[in-house]
Amino acid sequence: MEEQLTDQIQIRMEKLGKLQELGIKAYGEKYDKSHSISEIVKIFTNIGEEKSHESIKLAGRLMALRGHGKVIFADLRDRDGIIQLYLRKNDLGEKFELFKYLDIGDIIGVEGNVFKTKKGELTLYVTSFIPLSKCLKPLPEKWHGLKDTEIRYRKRYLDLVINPEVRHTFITRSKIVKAIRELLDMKGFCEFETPSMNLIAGGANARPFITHHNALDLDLYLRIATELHLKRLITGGLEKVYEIGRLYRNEGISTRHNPEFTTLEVYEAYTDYEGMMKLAEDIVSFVAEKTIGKYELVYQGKEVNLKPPYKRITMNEALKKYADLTISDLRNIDFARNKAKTLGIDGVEKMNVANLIDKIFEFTVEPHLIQPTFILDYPVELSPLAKKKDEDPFLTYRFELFIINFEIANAFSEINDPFDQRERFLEQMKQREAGDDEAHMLDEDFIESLEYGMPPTGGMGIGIDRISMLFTDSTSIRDVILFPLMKPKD
RNA sequence: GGGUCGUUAGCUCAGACGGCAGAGCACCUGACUCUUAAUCAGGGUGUCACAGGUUCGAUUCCUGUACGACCCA
Repeated sequence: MEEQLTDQIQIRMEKLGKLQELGIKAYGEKYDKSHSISEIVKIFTNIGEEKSHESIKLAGRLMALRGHGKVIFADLRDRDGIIQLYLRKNDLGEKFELFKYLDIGDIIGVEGNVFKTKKGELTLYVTSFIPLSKCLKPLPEKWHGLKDTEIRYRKRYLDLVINPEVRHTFITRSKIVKAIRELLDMKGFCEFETPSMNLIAGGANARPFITHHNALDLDLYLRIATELHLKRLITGGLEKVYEIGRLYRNEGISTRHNPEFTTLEVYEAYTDYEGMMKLAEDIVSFVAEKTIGKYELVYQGKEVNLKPPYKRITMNEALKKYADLTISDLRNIDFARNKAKTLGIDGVEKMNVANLIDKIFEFTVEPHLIQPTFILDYPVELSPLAKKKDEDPFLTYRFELFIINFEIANAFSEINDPFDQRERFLEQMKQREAGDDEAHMLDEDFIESLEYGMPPTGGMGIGIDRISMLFTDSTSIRDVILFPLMKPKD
């Protein structure tokens, strides 16, 4: 151990040595538990002060010690439960003395019988115990927990050991992902994996990370979306595909942005954005059932009901309703810039019409979108991969789903016309040349795939981190990412 | 990138006109056979984030740096 030993570590090291002197392995081997603690709690809720006949074997981490001379009470915790241990010198004899070489934080295995104390606390009456792993450093405090955000993120294992709500958050996130897979698999979708390292970073407006392949002496981009590859799978005839995968975007870090994050992207042949709206409702409500077991969700004190169907309103109607503006008004760039300026939006001089509409929408409409709401028909300039509307070629068959101001899903009827797609890419390239380094890159190989014929397709992306924040009442994306990116300390 | 705030014991936090650093938990010693934030009697364990400056003297005041949080872009 390189760092200097504090007195507490020193003492724990000495106890470790003592155990070893006595021929006891401080770092043990496998331990066959008979139950998990939550199972014991369930099985023995109605037990009285009489001990169970059945002998129980549990393993976990010692979280508290209450010594009483010839009796010790302790708390043992495993993944989903905590139980009190009761040890008596009378019953354990010499082994009782061994317990003084254990510390809070040690991992131990215990065997004994279950009973309830006079105060009614479910307790394991320990007949034997064995150290399984030594905790050499003192754990953070039991009562106030670990609050220092920096240590929580850098040493997430400690955060997980100490703060129960953190364990709950990440288990919920795991359940969300599991529920999404379960639903999509039930509906006949297949999950596939597409490349993370590419010659072109396509499918989104974002700056990519660049990496280098040594043997090929080739610079590659880390993916910023899975879209263009998944659509190639649709062309390939796989019809119902999805990927839950990590994306990488080289942008700032904030409470809503981490450089790597996770999305679901799902594509279904022979449907359109209407079909995707139904699928979005199915996914969100199914996730609600599987994680919180109900449709009512509270996020930061705001209540929403996730029971479908969800409200639908076009972007144009929404702008009219909340800002008394129309998209055609805003297509006049001078008008849009002025409007943006009066709203307090910075940097309007550098923005094009698409960015201005996007920003103005964000400022005027988004704050009102509390209950689940589909915003439909985004302007073509904002949606270079979405099919144009037949009745208005300046709009697309695209929607976003908002819940409590969070953009949860983004979906559209996919362009399957290679001529249209090429034009859209060319338009994006113009914006790149005009200095927008987040505009889409032209992907010839993808256009070629469309030239072989992609069926009409509906596609959707859902931010796994965002939806996890919503379901765990988290205000920062770092609270739903186990190991968020941090600057090195030195 | 800009602004505000923070960094003091293992953890959670106080604190000072600029004059030997102070609580709870944790830890150590002792007592204690149904406790549960156990209790009782003792014990303070520290590079006050880092580097400069002002000063007889700086952990405290000033400047800068690092890291973090929040807000803005």
